[in-house]
Amino acid sequence: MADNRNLTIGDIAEELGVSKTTVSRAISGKGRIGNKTREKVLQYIEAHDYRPNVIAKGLAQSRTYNIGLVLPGDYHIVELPFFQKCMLGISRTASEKDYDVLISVVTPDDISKLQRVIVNHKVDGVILTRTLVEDAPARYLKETGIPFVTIGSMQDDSIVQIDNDHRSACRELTENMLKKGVNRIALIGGRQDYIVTGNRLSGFLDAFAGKGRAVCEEDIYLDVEDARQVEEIVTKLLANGTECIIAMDDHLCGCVLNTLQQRRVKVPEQIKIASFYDSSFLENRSPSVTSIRFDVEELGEMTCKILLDMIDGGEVPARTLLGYRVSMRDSTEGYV
Amino acid sequence: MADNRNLTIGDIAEELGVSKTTVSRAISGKGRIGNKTREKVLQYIEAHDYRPNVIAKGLAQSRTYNIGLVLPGDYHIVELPFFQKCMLGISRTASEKDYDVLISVVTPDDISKLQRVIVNHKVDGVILTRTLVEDAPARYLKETGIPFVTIGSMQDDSIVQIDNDHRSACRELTENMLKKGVNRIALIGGRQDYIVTGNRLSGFLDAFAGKGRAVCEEDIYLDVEDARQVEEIVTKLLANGTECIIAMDDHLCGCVLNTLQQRRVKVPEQIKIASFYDSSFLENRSPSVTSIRFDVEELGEMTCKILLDMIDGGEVPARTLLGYRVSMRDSTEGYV
DNA sequence: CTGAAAGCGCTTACAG
DNA sequence: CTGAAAGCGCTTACAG
Repeated sequence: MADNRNLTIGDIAEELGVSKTTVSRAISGKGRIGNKTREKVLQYIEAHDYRPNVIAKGLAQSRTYNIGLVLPGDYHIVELPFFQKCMLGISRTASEKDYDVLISVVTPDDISKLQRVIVNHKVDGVILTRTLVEDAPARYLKETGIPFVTIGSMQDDSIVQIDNDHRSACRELTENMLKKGVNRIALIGGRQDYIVTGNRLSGFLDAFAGKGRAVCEEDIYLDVEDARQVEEIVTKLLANGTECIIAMDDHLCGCVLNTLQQRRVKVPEQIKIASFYDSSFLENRSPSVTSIRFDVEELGEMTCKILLDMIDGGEVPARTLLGYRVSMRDSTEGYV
Repeated sequence: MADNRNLTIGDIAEELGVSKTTVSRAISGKGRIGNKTREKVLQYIEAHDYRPNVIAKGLAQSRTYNIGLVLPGDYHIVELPFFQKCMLGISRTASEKDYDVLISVVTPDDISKLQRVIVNHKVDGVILTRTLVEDAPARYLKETGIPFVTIGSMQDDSIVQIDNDHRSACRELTENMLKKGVNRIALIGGRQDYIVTGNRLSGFLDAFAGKGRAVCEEDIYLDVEDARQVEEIVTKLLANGTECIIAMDDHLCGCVLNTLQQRRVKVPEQIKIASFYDSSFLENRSPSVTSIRFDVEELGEMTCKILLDMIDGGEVPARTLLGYRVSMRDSTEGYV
C-alpha cells in the first residue's frame, strides 16, 4: 500500500523499456499507440496498482480536477438539510468523473473564501448553492470568466441555472387549497434577498389570479426569520379568521406548529398547515404535514453534470427546471 | 482581474531583472535575501496582485494545501446539523492557514471515495467526523501513513482524537435527574457501532453506580433508528411507570415528543424528557427541552488546528477532550 | 506507431 | 546576498 506511493510514469517506462510518452498515451488513450504496447503498459499498471499523480497531471493540463462548492455561512440557513443533500448528489456525480469537491463558505458580505479558491487556481469550475437578488458571488465569478452554475434561478440569462420549479409548485399547492374551498390562506416566507422566496410568492399569487380571486395583503408575511416573529404573526392570523397557513420552509413550519401547539389550536380542524419539504423533521409529526417535495440529491447530481460538461467545453442549456411533488396529508384535511 | 491569470514567478523575475530563485525567496521568506531586493519584489507583487499558483507550489513541495473531510453518507445521519457545523469550523480554520477543504462521502461498507482522494495525492491530511467500533476509514488511513485525526473517540491510542466529553455529560445529566428524585429513567440511543453511543451509555451507568443504584436493563434501548421503533418503546415505557426519558440525539428526541403528543401525554407533568443538543429544532418547542450542548464549531476548529500541526510535523496531544453544558429546561421540571 | 524534449509554475540544494 | 540548474510527475507538439 504505502510503498507504491512513488511509482511514477518514469519508473514504468524504464521498467518496460519504453518512453514516458508511450506510457502516458497508454493511460490517457490519446494519441496513436500500438495495441500490444498499450496492453503491456496497462497490464503493468494493473499489476502494480499504479495511480497517476493527479496534481502533476493537472499542472501539465492547467486543470485541477476539483470543483468548488459554495455554501452559505449564515446562521439559520446552515441547518437546513438542503445543502447537505445537495452536497451528497454533487459529490457522488463528481467522483464518477474523477473530480473532487472543494468547499468554500461565504456570507453575503464576505466572499473572500471563494476568491481565494479561484485566485489560487484550485478549481476548474464552481457551483453556487443558492441565488440572491444581489448576488456578489455570481457577479465575481462572472468577472473571472471561470465556468460556474447556480442552484436556484437568477435574472441574468447569461448565467447557467438549475432549479426546481418553485413557482409552479407553490401555485399547485395553493390551488389545491382553493379547490377545497379554503379561502383565507396566509403565506409566511423567509428573506426576500433569496430569489426562491420571490418565486414561491409568485406561485401563490398565480393561484389566486387563476381563480380570479384577490389576495389580502395582510395575509402575506415575508422576511420572517425567527420563532418570535412567527409567534406574533400566528397570533394575528388566528384572530384574523385565517383558514390555512403555508410556510415557505420547514423551519418556519416547525415554528408555526409549535406556536399552535402552545395555544392548543387543533390542526387541521381549526387551521390547516402546509410547508415546503426538504427534511424528515416534519415527517413524523402528527398530524402529518402537507408539503411540497423536491428531489434535492437529484438536483445536486444534475447540477454537477452540467458544470462538468461546461468545463469540458460542451454546450449546456441556459436553464434547467426540475420537478416537484405535492403531497397532501392530514394537516390540510377537511372541507371536502 | 482576468488578465493577471498568467502572471508567473518567471514574469516577475524578468521584469525586475532578478532570478526566479530570488522572487521565490522573497515570497516564501525562506533563504537569505537582501532587504532591498525583497522589498522590490514584494512591492511588484502587491502592485500587480500576483497570486502564486498553489498547484505548482504543491507539486514542487509534494503538498496540496488541501485537507480531506470525510462525511458519512448514511441516510439519517446526514440530516443532523452536527456535520454541517463541524464543517464550518474546519473550513474557517483551514482558510486561515491557506488550506482548503475537500470532502469525501463514505458509508461503512464503501470507503472508495476516501481511497481515491488519498491515492490521487489530493490531500495532505484527513479528518474523520465520527468514529465507529469497526472503523474501516481509520484502519485504511492508518495503513497509508497519512496524517489524520478523528472527531470522536477510539480505542486505538495511536490515533489522534478530538472529542467532547460525552461520558461526563451524560453522567451529569443523569445525576441531575436522580438528585431531583426521579428514579425510573430510560435511555434511548442510536447505533452501537457509533462509539459515542457507548460513551453516553457509560455516563448513564456511571451516574447510577455513583449513587449506588441499580439500572433496570429494560429501561435501556439502543440501536434505535426510526420513528416506528421509538413509538413502540415509548408505549412500553409509559405502561412501565418510567418517569423520565433521555434521548441520545435530537432526532430520537423529536420522535419521542411526537409520540407523546399523539398520546396526549403531558411533559413534564406525566413524563420528563431530556436530549443531546446539536440543533435549533428543539429550541422552540414547548415545553423547552432539557439538553446537553456542545460547541460543535469549536470542535471543528480545534480539530483542524491539530491536523494542520500534524501536517507541519508538530507534536500533538493524542487525545483532546472538550467540554459541554447541561441546560436544564422545562421538560424536566418538577419533584423539587 | 514511438520517442526526445520542452513545458506546466514553482522550490531547493549547490555554487559562488 | 544571488543565480543557474535540476527536479516535482505529468502532457503534448514536433520529428521520425
